[in-house]
Amino acid sequence: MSLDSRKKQVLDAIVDDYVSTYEPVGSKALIERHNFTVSSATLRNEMAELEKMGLIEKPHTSAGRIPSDKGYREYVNSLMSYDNLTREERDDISRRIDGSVNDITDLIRTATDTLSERTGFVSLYMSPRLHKSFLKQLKMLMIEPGKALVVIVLSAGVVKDKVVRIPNFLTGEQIMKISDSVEQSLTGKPLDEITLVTVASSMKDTDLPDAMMNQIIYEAYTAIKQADSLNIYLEGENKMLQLPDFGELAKARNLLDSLSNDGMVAGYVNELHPEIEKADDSFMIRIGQEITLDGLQDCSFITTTYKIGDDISGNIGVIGPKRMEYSKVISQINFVRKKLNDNIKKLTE
Amino acid sequence: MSLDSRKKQVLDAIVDDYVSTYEPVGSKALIERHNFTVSSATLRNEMAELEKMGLIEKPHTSAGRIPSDKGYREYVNSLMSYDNLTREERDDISRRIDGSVNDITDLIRTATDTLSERTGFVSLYMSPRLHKSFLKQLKMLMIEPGKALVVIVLSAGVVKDKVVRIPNFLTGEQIMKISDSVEQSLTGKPLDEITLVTVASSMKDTDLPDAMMNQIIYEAYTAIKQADSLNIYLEGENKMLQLPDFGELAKARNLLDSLSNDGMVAGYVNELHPEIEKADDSFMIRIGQEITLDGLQDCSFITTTYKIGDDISGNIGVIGPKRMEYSKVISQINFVRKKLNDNIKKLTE
DNA sequence: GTTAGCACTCGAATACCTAGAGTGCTAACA
DNA sequence: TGTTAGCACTCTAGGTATTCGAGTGCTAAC
Repeated sequence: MSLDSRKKQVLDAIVDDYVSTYEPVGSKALIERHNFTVSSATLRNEMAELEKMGLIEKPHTSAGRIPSDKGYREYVNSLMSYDNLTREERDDISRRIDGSVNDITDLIRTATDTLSERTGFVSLYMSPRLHKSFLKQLKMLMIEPGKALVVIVLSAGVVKDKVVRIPNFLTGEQIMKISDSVEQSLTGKPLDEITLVTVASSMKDTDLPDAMMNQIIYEAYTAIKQADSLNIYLEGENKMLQLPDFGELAKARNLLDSLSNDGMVAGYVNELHPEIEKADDSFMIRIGQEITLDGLQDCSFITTTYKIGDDISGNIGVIGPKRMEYSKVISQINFVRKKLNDNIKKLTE
Repeated sequence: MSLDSRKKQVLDAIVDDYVSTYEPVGSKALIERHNFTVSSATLRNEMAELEKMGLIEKPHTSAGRIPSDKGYREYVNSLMSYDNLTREERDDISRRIDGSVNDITDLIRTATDTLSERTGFVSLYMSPRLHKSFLKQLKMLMIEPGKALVVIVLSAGVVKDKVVRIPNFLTGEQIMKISDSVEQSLTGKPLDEITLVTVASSMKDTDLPDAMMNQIIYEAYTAIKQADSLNIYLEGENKMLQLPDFGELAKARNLLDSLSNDGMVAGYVNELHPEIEKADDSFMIRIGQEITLDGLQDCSFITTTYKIGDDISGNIGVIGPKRMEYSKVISQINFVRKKLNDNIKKLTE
């Protein structure tokens, strides 16, 4: 499918108009708002052909046209021109993100919140995939008989902890000994090379009975593995209710229901970025029916990756109505990502 | 205001009918569904008087009556009979809550989720007020130059941690020394007796320059104080969209907007339980206009307290439409609270 | 104090109409 | 061959009129 230059212009104009007005675009309105040198009748002919190609469609016989999913796709792929952010936009984003200086999770969350605020849509981040990060520290602290806290520090600067159950009569000293021994032999190992076996062998010097060791090994192992669990964070769901696109209660319900299933959304975003280890700066864009996640067919997903060092990355992006200003949203995500990466670098080196 | 027995019956019947049908209740419908021994004309007279008293009202001239906020209040205060939960309900709640055995926060969250699932409304918990709990352990772990992790274990079995900044050239050994010294002198102190001064004096034996100490003191102090911060958790906002009460988009928006302001809701719930330290098992109920929190005047708040030991407690409850089955909801909260308290006891002793 | 009867009210539902925006098609034109 | 003016046609949104029925308050009789 290749469009001649005038068809491109027409499609471009229809998308622009429809995005800004949420009204089906007619041939007359098109003439008025854009400086076409042809008559409305000619445009009608062009529009009829664009419709035949499946790029635009009519809500009903005597209405103007709206872009189809395929139309948006064409627009995004080859028509859209990239916005440069204004000075103010850049400053605002910088101010927000640079102001978040605590830890890396805070930073990523702030970046995500910023995205939602600035776009008015839902924003999301996926926690960094940590299986390539390596263990920097592991401490077990006795909390009370039968309970210990495992604290794990990863190379990415991420700190995780988990309360685990331990045999009741273990003393604080014994725990410390085990802790030291595990730490010593696992430090420097990437998470994905840590298995039940490596954990077990890290404890082989301790002089405790096997049954007891098994419990500790298992708990330590799950504490470590949990550090690599995939989390998603969504922000700004309610903002979507302000959009006319979700002005019918049924649609609004549907949207919120779908978004409330964090796990499903996380799984989908994960699928979109299959080789996230080798992530470059590209964007994944999914529009309307392209989204294989029930109930979000009025939306578009735009996601990309942020990086912690060379091996570790996670995703950040926006879920908005498919009727959105793609170039603007993409530019904003892009700049937010840049600021995020910069700040992560500052924080971890 | 005291109602004669028949007026009570009528009000009771109106509330019951309206709650179950969401239709204004007319005199005829009342006769049909309840076995009154008088005619509809008599009921009309009674209803006119109830209206004069402000207990019921008409949406418009020729409609049936619906309870006013004052009517619900009267109903809750003196008419309502308490439901006993069915065997199944009790079993379901027990199963869910007993199944959550990890840590105390998990447990409280599970209880809250259960409430939302079972009522179909929004449920909430407020984190336990910890200022009466005392410090059991405090450890500072060096993560990397300039950064340490402060881990705090409280008497309530709560573990908190925070990454803090420390002077760059402090060694792990120095940190451990400071940590030991702080722990030794603060252990056993209730949180609300720990101040900048007590923290500072706990470190007086260390031989570091003052400027450096100030930073550590401050960081340690904020880490400790942060353990006592008031958090709220809300669950099930979307479920409210299923209710006819919020069937208009404007109302739905309004509701979700109001609920999304966690801080405001937390502040309000906190106000409702002013002397939470001396909490008994009573319920706080706020209906419609009684709620001094913008945008939630179509709702009712029902909250109560859970306990961790004798001195520490938090809140748990439900936000639903004011048109709800109060007795059922209260019974459920009550049973959930009981199970929650039981499990907390098991977990902390 | 209770009740039957009745005129009255008002919202919800339905049908009907109109205005207007937009279309596709045809025939003329460059 | 591509472009355009003209026109009949379509369909929605919005407004008006009408009807239906549930419910009310009031009166007068029991």
